[in-house]
Amino acid sequence: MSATIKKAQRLRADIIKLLYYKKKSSLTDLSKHTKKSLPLITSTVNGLIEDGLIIEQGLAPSTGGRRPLNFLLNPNYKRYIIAVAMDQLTTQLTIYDLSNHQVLPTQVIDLDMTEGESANMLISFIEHCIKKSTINKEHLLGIGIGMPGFVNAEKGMNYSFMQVEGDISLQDYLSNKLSLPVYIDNDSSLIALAELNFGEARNLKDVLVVNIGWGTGLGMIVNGKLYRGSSGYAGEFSHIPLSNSNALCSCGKRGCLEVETSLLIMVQKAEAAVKNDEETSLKALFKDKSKSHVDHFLNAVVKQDPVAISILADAAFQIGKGLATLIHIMNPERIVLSGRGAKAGKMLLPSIQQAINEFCIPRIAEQTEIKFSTLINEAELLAAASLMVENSLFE
Amino acid sequence: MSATIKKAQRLRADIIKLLYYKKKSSLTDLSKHTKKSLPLITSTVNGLIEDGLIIEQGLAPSTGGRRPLNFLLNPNYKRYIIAVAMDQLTTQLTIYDLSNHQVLPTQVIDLDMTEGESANMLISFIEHCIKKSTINKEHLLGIGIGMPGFVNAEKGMNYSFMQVEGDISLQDYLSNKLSLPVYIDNDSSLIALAELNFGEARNLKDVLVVNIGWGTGLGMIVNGKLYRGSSGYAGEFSHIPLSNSNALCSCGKRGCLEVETSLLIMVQKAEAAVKNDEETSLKALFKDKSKSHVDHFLNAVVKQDPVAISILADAAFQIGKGLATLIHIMNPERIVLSGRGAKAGKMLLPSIQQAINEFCIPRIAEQTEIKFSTLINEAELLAAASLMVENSLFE
DNA sequence: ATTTTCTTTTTAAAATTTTTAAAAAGATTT
DNA sequence: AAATCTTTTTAAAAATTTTAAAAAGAAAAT
Repeated sequence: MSATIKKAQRLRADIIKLLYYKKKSSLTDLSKHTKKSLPLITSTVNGLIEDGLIIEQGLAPSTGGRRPLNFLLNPNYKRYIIAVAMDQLTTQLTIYDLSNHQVLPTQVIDLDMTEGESANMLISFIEHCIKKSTINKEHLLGIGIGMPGFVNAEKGMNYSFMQVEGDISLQDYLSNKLSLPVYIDNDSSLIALAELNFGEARNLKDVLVVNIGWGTGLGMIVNGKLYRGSSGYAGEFSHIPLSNSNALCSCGKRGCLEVETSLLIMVQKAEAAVKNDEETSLKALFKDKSKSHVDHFLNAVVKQDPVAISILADAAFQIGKGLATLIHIMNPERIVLSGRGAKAGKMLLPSIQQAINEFCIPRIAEQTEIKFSTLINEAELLAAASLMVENSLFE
Repeated sequence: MSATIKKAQRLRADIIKLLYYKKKSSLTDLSKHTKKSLPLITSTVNGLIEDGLIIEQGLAPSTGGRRPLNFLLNPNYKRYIIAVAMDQLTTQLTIYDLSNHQVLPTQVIDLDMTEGESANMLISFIEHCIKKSTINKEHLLGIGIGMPGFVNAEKGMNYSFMQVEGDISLQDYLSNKLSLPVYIDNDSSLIALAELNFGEARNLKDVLVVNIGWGTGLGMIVNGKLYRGSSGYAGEFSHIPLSNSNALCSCGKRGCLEVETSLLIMVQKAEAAVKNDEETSLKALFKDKSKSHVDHFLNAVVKQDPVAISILADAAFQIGKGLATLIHIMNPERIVLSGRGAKAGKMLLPSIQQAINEFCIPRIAEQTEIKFSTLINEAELLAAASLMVENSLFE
């Protein structure tokens, strides 16, 4: 008995998840996406309506025959998800409802992940935000967290940062202390999930999502699902041997893509250019300490500062060379450029395209479309929320 | 009604396929692998026994409880598969029974795939072999063919070789002319399938199979299935930008892996060495025209000829560098070195390993095991047969 | 403008499949 | 040698899918 109850519960959760992603659907839609029969969907949906989780709302526009009824999540069914997006130095947090509306504006703190107490600092930050939101804890489904490093999402471990004492995973540690379900994942994987669920990879099967930021991360959508590799390390794009430059990478090897393309390195190059007294608006911008050098650099790019553009173009070309390799190996239908660095948007494309043209067999390259993310800043937070939703049974 | 009949038929076929791959299985085994319930499997198996397709044979060794009954394909159920493995110049053909025993010894002809009449030449070769085998055509399940080039297995098209006139796929053309089901696939994909079904990738989920031969091909097993990419071109390993050498590749680009690593190039280097009067046993070997230069070269390697070894080591190092990239991207649990060039076996490993150590982050590299294929020569033929079996309904 | 035909969704009944539980068969332990 | 424990096999109950029919619109034809 209990196995079939669980099965029914999973179907209920699947339907809720579909409505979470698609806003509204007909019974036939739900049947197709859950791969369950219509009668079963019908009765399950009726059960969900009785329990007040979803409502029926109006008819969908006709596609030729009888107009289907639309179903959507009941706005009065109030459940919330805490979404956390971390990078080495800064942590963002917001709380979403099931319509992906922020019920708490994004909160930011400086939090050094390499520090020993970082896990506990995160815990008190989260607790502080929960208090601030005044949301009843009963109504919190849980917490989704994106973070850099070697993360094994299944085991809930981060092997690079935020070590916790004892023989317990970071995920379990946080979950125990906060008395809420917690799920963690690698930032690049999450950004790929965001594009898959809400962005430019939606409804596609084989997509590569490049996370341009401190490093150059990669999330791979294979057969419509995030591919993590046999031990969760797939997509280590930034340390493939590629560059002709001999510069030493932080990983200890030479020739890594990261050496040429990380935002950090670009800013360093910009700082060097300023020191070298090159003609650039960055000189003035860097004096304004109200914003970080990164922000100044990105602004300079948008304003077409020649030095900034040239630094960016070099990096973009290297990224393009890396993408040429990926295209040959993976033959994706689309590559989505996402992450903080993708803000520079259209500036990157010519150099990337040039590298792809130079290093790809045309027959293969023409199968792959390159797009920019439209989510950019919110991507990781959205996906952190969907990571939690994905793992919830809505009990 | 017809849909459920088809479903039942597919289950029958799935059971036969499992027995084809695993020789013998218990009902529980079959249930687990088909993901169907035991009662359903039991009744389907009984049906297959009644129809004479499978038999019950003895008890399996105990694992602690009641010993399960074993089922296997009825040796009197005689069905055969024609397996064809092509390369640019040579075509091999054999006929297998459902136990993978050759009922016709491997036949070989020279067949230039680039020639206009190559498809028709293949057809008459196959017809000739069928006649020679004296097998009743009713008992032939069909033909599986592996070939180089850009092959779209789903559409049955080869965009590189063996063009046929008219608006018809190569697969349909062959099938019509031969009045038998025909399935084609890329050689590297097939070799990966062979390793997955019969070789070193068995029961694993994420494996890369490198086909060392005229070029360096790649077949990818992702989530326990062959990954083909969005348009069937995934795994174009040999044209990724990698080499520092500036030599022009046949694809029109520079820096391709192929320029350093194909067997063809290696033999060319060996020929050059002989011309340069270097101290090598190849000089004498190349005079013996009974074998190809490729065979001589491989023999020289096995006999530890220093020039041959050095050529091979250079190539192996480049392959290793390419594998380092793949390991970072795919994080596979195993890499299998297969294909004709893998004959050189243990000779390759040190250079490959050295490159991987040099270019991989240790944490990632240690997740991946490198193995040599044990199938080597028969791999493509076996997989060509299994390609056909995979697509048969055994009606 | 009204009827007919064609689509598509929804409901209901029949057929199939899975679950669950019990029985049977063999191995291991007391 | 009996009792306990595992695992496979069989049988009955529950759940799910298939199939078919009905209902509801939209488009086409008279």
